[in-house]
Amino acid sequence: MMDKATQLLNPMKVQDDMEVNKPDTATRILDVAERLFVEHGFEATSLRMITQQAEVNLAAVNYHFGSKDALFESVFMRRIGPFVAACLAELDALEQSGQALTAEALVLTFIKPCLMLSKDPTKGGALFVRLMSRTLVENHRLLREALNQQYSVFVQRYSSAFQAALPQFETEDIAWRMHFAFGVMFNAFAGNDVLKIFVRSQVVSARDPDMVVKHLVPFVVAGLTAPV
Amino acid sequence: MMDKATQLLNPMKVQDDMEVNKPDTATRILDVAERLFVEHGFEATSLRMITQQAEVNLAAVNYHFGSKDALFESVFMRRIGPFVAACLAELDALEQSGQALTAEALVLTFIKPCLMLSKDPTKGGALFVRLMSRTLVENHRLLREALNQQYSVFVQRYSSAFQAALPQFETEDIAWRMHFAFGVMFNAFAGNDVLKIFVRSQVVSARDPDMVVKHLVPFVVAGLTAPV
DNA sequence: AAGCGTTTTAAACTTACGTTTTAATTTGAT
DNA sequence: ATCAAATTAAAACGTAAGTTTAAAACGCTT
Repeated sequence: MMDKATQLLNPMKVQDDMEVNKPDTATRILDVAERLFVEHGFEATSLRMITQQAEVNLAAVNYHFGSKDALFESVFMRRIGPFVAACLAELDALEQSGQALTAEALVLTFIKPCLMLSKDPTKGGALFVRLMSRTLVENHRLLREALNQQYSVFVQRYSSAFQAALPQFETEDIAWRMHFAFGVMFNAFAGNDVLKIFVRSQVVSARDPDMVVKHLVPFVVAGLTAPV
Repeated sequence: MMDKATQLLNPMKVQDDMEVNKPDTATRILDVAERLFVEHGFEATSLRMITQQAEVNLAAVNYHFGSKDALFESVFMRRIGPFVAACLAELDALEQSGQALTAEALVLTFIKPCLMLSKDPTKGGALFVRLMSRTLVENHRLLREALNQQYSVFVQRYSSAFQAALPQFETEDIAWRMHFAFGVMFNAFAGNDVLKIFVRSQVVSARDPDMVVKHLVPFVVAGLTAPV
């Protein structure tokens, strides 16, 4: 038995799908698990639910990924790397373009990758944003440590960029505003709406990513650049 | 056997605590369950964890509340009513004070009750804000329906108030801004920080409610009043 | 002190979970 | 075509979950 998880992190179709257009076992598991983890959460999603919907044997999860915990990690890691890379690429492009480093431009370097995820035709990307918001509150210890080591550069880069874009503010103020700004952006793309706790579907078009962006950008930019 | 859950929704100490300062069985269960549901989530919290820490018999949960689901509902309902009432009271006071109906004043009618919860010496209130943010993503169907019926007035009142305070914006714009504003406020008080997925404790003092408010209000007000 | 509804207790029950095992099957290189 | 490796499959394992039961203990009224 070999651990196929790492191999899957670099998604490449080595061989074409045999009969129908069915991805291989591990990919089917990842796709179904991603959706179910988002819908029901980690604990409430059983391996039997996953394997039944993925039309694979129950033991396939433990064979390909080792454990349910490791499966979750694989589900998450499959998306987080490309997403962070996309944000950093946007940051690089902005910094080297010679454009003015405004708060709005910085916000867009984050929003554009979010928008791409939200428009993922396979819907996997759209689920990932919601998965992140669930992961945030579910607080997986193992995952936290792995992400801290690999992707702390994400925060570092954005911190530096925002300090350059907003030189009139102190470091601590910028940290707070980034905290709020990324929070509201993530929640917006995840479709989280506190008000829908109290009343059904207040913002009906909140699932249209373009509408989200249209209203989100002015809100976040205003918050980021507000006078202290 | 009688269902004591409804009785507990109106918290009143019928008899004083007998020997030490120990609340009765149902209250001890509610307190412990509240904390564990926040820490680990609904599914990952077992009745045995709850009853052991509450120092009550395992069967006490089903006796007093009927089921684990009903216990969660009781945990939530114990706090949501007083919280909504506090917000509406602040709204009433503002509208009858003759002060100008500004976005900032409206934001404060929501923040002041949040602040009171966050400073609850028993810590139960602080937990409740986090419980709401978990509930938001965990999406309990039964709870959703119950809240929709009882507390839709919450959104209605704030919608009217914000439309009065921001007459220059269309109804849909205001809905979007409220969506973002309440989202960032809830997350702020719940201590949710997306950036801490990537790096440890970016905003270290994010757990001091006064500091949260200090930075949160300018951010939210700016977002709410930003030009379209 | 007796009686009675309420509460607590200990134990068992059923079910579902993640995981493991073992064998069968498929795959790919020689 | 063969054989070793990789994968799939079926079944069982041990555990822990929510719930139920029935008896014991308690608290209050009479």
